[in-house]
Amino acid sequence: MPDVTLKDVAVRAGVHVGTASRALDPKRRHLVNAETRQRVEAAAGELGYRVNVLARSLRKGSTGMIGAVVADLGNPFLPPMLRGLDEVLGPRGYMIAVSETHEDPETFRRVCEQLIARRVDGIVISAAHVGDGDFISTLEQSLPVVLAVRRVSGGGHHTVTHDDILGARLVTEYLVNLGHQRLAQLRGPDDVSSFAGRSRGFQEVIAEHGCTEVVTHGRAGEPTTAEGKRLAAALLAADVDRPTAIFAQNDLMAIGALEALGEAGLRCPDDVSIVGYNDAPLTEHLTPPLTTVRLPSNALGRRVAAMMLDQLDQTNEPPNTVQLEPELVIRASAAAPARDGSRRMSA
Amino acid sequence: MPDVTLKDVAVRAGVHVGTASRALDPKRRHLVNAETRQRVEAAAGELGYRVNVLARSLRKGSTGMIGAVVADLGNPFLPPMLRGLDEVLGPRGYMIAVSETHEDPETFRRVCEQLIARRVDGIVISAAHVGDGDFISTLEQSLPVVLAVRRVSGGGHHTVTHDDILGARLVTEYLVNLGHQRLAQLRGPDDVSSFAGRSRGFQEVIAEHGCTEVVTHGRAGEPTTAEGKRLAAALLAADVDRPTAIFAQNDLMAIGALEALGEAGLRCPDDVSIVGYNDAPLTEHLTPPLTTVRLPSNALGRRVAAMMLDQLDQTNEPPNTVQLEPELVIRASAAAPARDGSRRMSA
DNA sequence: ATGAAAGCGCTAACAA
DNA sequence: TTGTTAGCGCTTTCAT
Repeated sequence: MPDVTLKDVAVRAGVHVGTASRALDPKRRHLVNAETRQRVEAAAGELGYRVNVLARSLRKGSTGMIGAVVADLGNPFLPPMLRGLDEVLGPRGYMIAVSETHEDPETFRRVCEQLIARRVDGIVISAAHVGDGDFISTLEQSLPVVLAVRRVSGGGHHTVTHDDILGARLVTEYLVNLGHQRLAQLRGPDDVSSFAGRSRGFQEVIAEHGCTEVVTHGRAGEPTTAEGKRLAAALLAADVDRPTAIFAQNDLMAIGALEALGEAGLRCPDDVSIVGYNDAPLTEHLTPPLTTVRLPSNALGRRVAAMMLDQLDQTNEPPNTVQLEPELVIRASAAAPARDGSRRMSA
Repeated sequence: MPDVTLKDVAVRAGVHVGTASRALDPKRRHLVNAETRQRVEAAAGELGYRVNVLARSLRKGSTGMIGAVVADLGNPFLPPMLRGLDEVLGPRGYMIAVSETHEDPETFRRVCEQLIARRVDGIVISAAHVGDGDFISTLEQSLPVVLAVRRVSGGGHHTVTHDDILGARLVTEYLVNLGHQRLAQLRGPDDVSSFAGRSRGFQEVIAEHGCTEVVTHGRAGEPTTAEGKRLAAALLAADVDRPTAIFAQNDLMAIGALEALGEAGLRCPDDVSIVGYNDAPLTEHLTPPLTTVRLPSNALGRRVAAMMLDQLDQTNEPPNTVQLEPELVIRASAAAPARDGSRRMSA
């Protein structure tokens, strides 16, 4: 209970704290007599000494902690990303502190302030909304910041994202090549760059091929199963103009669409093709197995970490953004449209 | 970049740091002249002052951080639990620091030591293996510890778990009442109390009803889909003794079993019933929707937090363990066994 | 109501 | 090679 301090160790080893400090520091133990060092190590061991990182950090001016601000830990692409961070930052002596924002702007700011107050050496942000650029610039005055997954408008930040435009293009081109002419998308919140990018990629391809985007009013407030279902139901209700393929901007919404389809007495992919995004766990076990887009999240985490290290090491790299390529995973939820056009009824 | 300190604020406000400190502390600002206080607050605002929590913690002897040691963030019951922690600890001024062990004993110890070196005020451990009791007792000499989800052998620790025996009993009784006589389980690693408890609950019910447990050699090294599939395949290969129902100790293994069934040309639940555990996301969208057990993870997190608070507040509660009741979620992967006994062949 | 000063535990520059 | 000393930025007695 009573914390044992370096002084206690020093006393027991019969040396002064300075010497004890040196003896215990891997980088400077060579400056101390081998025999003394062993005495110190022994004393430390017997006393169960554990360095007080607080005191050390205060003195050294750095804590060896990197904050990671994420929107929601339940998001399945986050654990691999965080692991990636840890894999490269860990061996360099850094520890990752994860905080959630639940997409709440106020929580976002509070959490960042909190992290700074605790003097983390850097912050990784994957919870940004597009309008957060100014706030983030503020943070950058205090410490290194790297944006992960989500970018903000304006640029000028160190950022690593998935190439969402490409991902959406992959999906849409695949669908168009299958023969679809009337497509729709289930959109996530537009103030998150990932969804905005997917919208854009989709629309680019639609335009390039002269296809039709079937639109309904509104996008998902939260990109959940329930919202996906609601949005998809709206799309399927207008029987005449029904799309033959739906691109859901994430897997949850795709599943909602699958449900809506079922309730409308339609089949996937026979009547309507559906493609998701993220390749969440278990999507391969759905019926039908979901065609979706796989993100290199672990690689992204490692890349983010490397970029953070650049800044921590003062390599004055100018802010830039790297985009990692996602991959289309073809399973069974998308197929060529039925030959008899859009008026096909349920079986 | 140049951190602004309390002294800077004091100078700008024309007061001494002691006064500035008081003025900024909600608990003691009443000790300072209203007008002075406003000057200090103004100065702090203009300078962008952010308290150095390191220095404060060093002085106060507590950091306001609680470490949470988990095995794997990818485990879907963790986010709700962590949120539960945050919901009750956050308002009390604590911040949660999450670390992963990946089930590696060495990492587990290293992470705990690390947390102590950083002088967290308490540790929540949900990554324990049954044999970790002694090590944990060691930790308890330094700070408050609460065990979450997983218990260790020996007792004597503050712990909150799901009632795994009950959960398994619920499953097994349901299966037996459906008419099953020959059942099997897909076991997870026995050095994790959760799985050990499920094994026990299953076997209790089997014994009480005079049913037969169909066993194969071995249990899952890691309770994954692949392992579940391998184990289930072994069970189904022995055609004569095939069980009519399989209890998978988690949903991933249940999905593996579903696959094995498919490859063996068998149907679920017609030929073999399968029940999972955890109610992971998307299990309700499988074919068939998975009957499983739902865990009150958020409530567990809150309970753990409350127990931690007890210790932090020196309410000398003796160590005890509370068990939260899980709930059987009946969907479609389990049904009454076929009338024609165990020799039924695939369609 | 405010100032002065000690000290939390550690590291690093300087002496010896 | 080791001892000495000065802080890192803050809170908190104790004076005033």
